[in-house]
Amino acid sequence: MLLTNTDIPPLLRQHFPQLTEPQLLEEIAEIGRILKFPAGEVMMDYGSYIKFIPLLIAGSIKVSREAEDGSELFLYFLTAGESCTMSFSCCMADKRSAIRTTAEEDTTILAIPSRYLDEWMMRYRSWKNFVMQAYDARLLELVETIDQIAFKQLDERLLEYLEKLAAVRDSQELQTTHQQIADDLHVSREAVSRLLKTLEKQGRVELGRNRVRLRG
DNA sequence: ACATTAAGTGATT
DNA sequence: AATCACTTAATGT
Repeated sequence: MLLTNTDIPPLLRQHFPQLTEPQLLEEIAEIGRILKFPAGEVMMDYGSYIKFIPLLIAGSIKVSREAEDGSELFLYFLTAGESCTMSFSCCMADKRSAIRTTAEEDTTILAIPSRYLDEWMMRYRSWKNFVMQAYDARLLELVETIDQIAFKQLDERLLEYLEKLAAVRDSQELQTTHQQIADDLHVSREAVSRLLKTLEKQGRVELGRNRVRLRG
């Protein structure tokens, strides 16, 4: 699918209906650049500066935190109609990214140069609301993730992770490895293998090489 | 057929 | 639940 700037207004109406001012939509269409990332590509890495805000048009993004030893911890997914809250703060404060974002699927974004963020906050009410609402949603999700890590057993974490993955990929059949899951949850591969095995015995998943199928 | 990578498992801490 | 040490299974060359 080839996209030009004339395609932007309908995409905005479709995925970002909360942005209402015609003038704002015009500006976004004029300024925004459409960028595509193939599945698996690291879009923003830990420590890098961010010069634009992404509006997610298609696909999904995995947001994760990285430890000093290079290991990762999955935080949350972003899907179409969302934006990256971290990029807001980074752009505003001109700070380095505290997270890594990876294209979970082939992903299309509308990139807005960061200098417009502040200006639009003052000029467009719907933009301000969008930003605030994005912060609200992300903060809630982060707290839930912290809850999981702090208070929940690994089996529950694993199931919720698999369900989220199934949701963003829109498929009950997940193409992934035990190692990948273990990295995301920051636990050992053996622990994941053993838990998946017991889930399989309970009839909650079906397993195969590079494959986990969720069942109702 | 062989090498490589993914997954399963018991033992130990 | 992590780590180790190994086995078994699937897949690529």
